[in-house]
Amino acid sequence: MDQDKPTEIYQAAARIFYEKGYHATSINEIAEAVHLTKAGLYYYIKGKQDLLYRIMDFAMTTLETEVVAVAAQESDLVERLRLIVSRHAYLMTQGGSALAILVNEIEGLTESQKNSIVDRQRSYIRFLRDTLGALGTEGKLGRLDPTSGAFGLLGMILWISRWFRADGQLSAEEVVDQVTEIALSGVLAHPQS
Amino acid sequence: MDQDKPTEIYQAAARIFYEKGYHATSINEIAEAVHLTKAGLYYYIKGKQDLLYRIMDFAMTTLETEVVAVAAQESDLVERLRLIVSRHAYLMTQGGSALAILVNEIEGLTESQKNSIVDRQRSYIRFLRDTLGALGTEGKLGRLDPTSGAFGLLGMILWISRWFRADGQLSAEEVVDQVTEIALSGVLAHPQS
DNA sequence: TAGCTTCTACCGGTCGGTCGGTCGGGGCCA
DNA sequence: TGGCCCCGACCGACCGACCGGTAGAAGCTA
Repeated sequence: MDQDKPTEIYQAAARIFYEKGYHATSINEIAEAVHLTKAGLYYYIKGKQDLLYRIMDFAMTTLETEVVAVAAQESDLVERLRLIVSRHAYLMTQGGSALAILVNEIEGLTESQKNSIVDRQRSYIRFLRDTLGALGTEGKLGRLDPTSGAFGLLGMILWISRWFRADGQLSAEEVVDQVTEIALSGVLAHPQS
Repeated sequence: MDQDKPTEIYQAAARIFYEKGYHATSINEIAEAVHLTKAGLYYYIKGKQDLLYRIMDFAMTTLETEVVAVAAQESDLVERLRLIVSRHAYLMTQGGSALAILVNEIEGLTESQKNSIVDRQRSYIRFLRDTLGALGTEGKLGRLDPTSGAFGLLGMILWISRWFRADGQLSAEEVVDQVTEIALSGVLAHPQS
């Protein structure tokens, strides 16, 4: 019934880090959330910073396996782009606090942890930009610069976790569809223009 | 030559808050940045939280006067939307740390300060959504929900300050133009679809 | 001298993290 | 079966460092 304690700790920490921010969250709060004292919590974790890194590592792995690995198998470039946007957007609607933390708390890491995460983020962004670049050489991009396009789409996607509420008027599927449509018709060349 | 000390303090604080985050920034760091000791700094400011609030207040005022007030005078809705996106995007490229802080450090405020800022943010986003809504009744929006559209565009715009570098390959004008184009063709109905 | 500006020194409080120790259940042996 | 002990899981108490903020006096300028 219960999951194991480490998993419970990581999920609770991710949620609280997301709600209050990494620096504004004390180790004590995390301990209380998992019904431990601070010292008890330290039986499981190595430190606050390590906790943050593990959460970000998990989030990047999720992105790499759930978005990149899947989209890379699609050879049609338009469909590949649609997969990237819709799958990443879907993850953002599913309360993945870890994914949201990726964006805001990078500075909380040590230099080497930061380098490791940033490298993987750059690789992700490169995948997106290359997909747009390849679409460009197929003439399907209009007068669009792949870099601006990639960051533009990424901004739309990442922002979802800030405004989407599961109990709101729009369902997760609706939001994902809407964002995907804006993204695709935003960057793809139009039949006549 | 120098501006007055309070202005220097606000600008330095905004820059450091943006770079390191509000909670990770100590009063001492801000003091050193303006060549004062901590106590010397307190001659000018009321406290760390008040400093944050004044920065956010300034940022919201900038948004209201430089974006909303200008765009509201344009009666053509497509042009109005173009003005909102391009003017807001332009502000994001101009190193306005204050604008960027608006997004991430809301939780650092007291409850009443937070309410004040959030109300104005809601008003801004309502302006954007209403513009999209009016475009919708003119049949120029395709099958797009104004709320998703507004947040989608906002995400693209706010994200700019995270990736745009003034010394990079793309100029501020190019980025603004690109983002504006993606935004407009993303939400407006296409000639044939 | 008057008063604006800035300093040194210090406060109470909270932080991340550590240390020695406790407790209960499962394995082991007679 | 009964008694023993070991060890994983957890805790109370504490540490040094640093935080935001303050008091009061010194320096500078007019």
